[in-house]
Amino acid sequence: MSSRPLCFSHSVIIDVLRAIVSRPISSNTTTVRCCSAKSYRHSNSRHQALFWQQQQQQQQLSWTNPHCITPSLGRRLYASRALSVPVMEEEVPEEEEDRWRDLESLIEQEPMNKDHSCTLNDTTATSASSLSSTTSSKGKLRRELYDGRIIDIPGYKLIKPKRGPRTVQDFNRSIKEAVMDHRMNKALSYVRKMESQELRPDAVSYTLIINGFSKLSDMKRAHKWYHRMKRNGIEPDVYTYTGLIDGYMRIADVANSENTFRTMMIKGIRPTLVTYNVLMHHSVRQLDVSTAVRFWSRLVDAGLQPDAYTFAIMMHGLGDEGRVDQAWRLYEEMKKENVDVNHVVATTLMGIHVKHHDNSYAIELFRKFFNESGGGKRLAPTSYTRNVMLNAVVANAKLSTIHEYYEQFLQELDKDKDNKPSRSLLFSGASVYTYTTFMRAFLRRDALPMVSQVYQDMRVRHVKPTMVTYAILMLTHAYIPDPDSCVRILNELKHAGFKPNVVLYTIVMRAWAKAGRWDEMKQTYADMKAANIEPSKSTMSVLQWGSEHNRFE
DNA sequence: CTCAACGCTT
Repeated sequence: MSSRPLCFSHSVIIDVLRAIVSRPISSNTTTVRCCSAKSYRHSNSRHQALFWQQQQQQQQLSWTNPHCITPSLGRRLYASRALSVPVMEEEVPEEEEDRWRDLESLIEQEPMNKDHSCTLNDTTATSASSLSSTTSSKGKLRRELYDGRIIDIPGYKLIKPKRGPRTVQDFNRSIKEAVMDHRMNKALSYVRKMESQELRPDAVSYTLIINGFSKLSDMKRAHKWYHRMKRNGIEPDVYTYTGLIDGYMRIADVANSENTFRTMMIKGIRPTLVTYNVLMHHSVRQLDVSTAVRFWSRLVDAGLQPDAYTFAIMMHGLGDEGRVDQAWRLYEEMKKENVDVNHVVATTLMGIHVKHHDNSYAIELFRKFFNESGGGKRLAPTSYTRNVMLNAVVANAKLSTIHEYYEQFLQELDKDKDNKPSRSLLFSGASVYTYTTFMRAFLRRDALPMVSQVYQDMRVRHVKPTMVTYAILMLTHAYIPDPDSCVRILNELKHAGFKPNVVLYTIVMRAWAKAGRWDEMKQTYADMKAANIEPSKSTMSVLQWGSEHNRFE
């Protein structure tokens, strides 16, 4: 791989990408967004030329380094109104970290149990109590959520009375484990312990913490620990900066992304391929493919070679814009470049077809990449792959079939408990994604009690719900319609310190609208605006739908 | 191989 020619083939790819991006959408793929953007480009070509000229001048003024993030990115990201843009604030006092503990207590409360119209049946209740008794007796067996799976740790007692981490490496390993479980307080306690001992935390320790907060989009704390790191005389490295850039891009805070990038360059730290992949990833998620293409040429300019992730990110972006055939074209380019087709690329292709409801082809792709050894090597599916596959399988299935799959899933979990390796291609342990997929599948077939059932099963196994899980629960209540329960869940989330996004508010509004309670719907909308959350397209359609019905009554 | 990138919601 190292022997292949450098710049020539790369510049060919850039040309291909540029051609792909600027080419009109082929007739068999329909995406309103792309078409309108295209016509915009045509009708404004003179404006655009002027715009670019200004960009060039601005770039020379404010950016001295050729690898800087383009200034236009910020403006466009703000305009994309994908997310609200928080302002950087002062450092927060330590006590505020309680919100994670609050979440734990929220989970203990099992909020869906009490006044929920879809009641829990007896079998679950018994299995719930028996399982929680296993967990609470911390004697011989401990169940833990690890890497998205529930695992049993036998001989817990023998391992546990350890003296704790002794070296910096030990500590860092523990910190990493805690961060992976999203137990930030635990991770922080390790760092504080280190700081109070002679083992000073090193760059890895602080970076783990900073990246942990970045992943949770908690940039206030990420920034705070970045300061603490510097105050303690530890120099941030490229991992630290990449993590910060990732976090800022997650919350659409381009100004701070750019600042971080610039700081890194000033310190003479070169961005790596991962840094660019992160930027490209957020570009295709929140902006468009052509912005990502610009980063692609930046990374080539910097002498880096795109890898399978780079291609996968770009293919994903093309797929999202409805350019499925062009994603495949890029895939062909990638093979020509001898870049190894890995599981990420294969899964991305599957995901593209699932997204476009071409589920049978997605399943065929799974066979091709992950199940057939003929020709090339057989890839190993990850839990992500399995989830995409499950979504494809479940998409067109009858309700009874979904019940069967769910039973299978629960049986697999029991097998896991006995340490038998699971051979299922669809499930991978008790992942929140698997549960959520089933919840959505049951919701779509109006099997509301099953939505609740799956949620309970998930809780019983101590799998933490995500925002999406809550969104589906709220959707279920909106469907009934039981707007009060929607509001209750929303408030619980707020109380746990989470900031509900536009999707959650819109679901509550739908619930009010469906119940015919227009005033409350408008009030929810006002609350959302007050929380500085920009309405989305579907928010507006709910509003409009509500006002039309209101008028006719 | 003690640190970084991917999936689920209207």
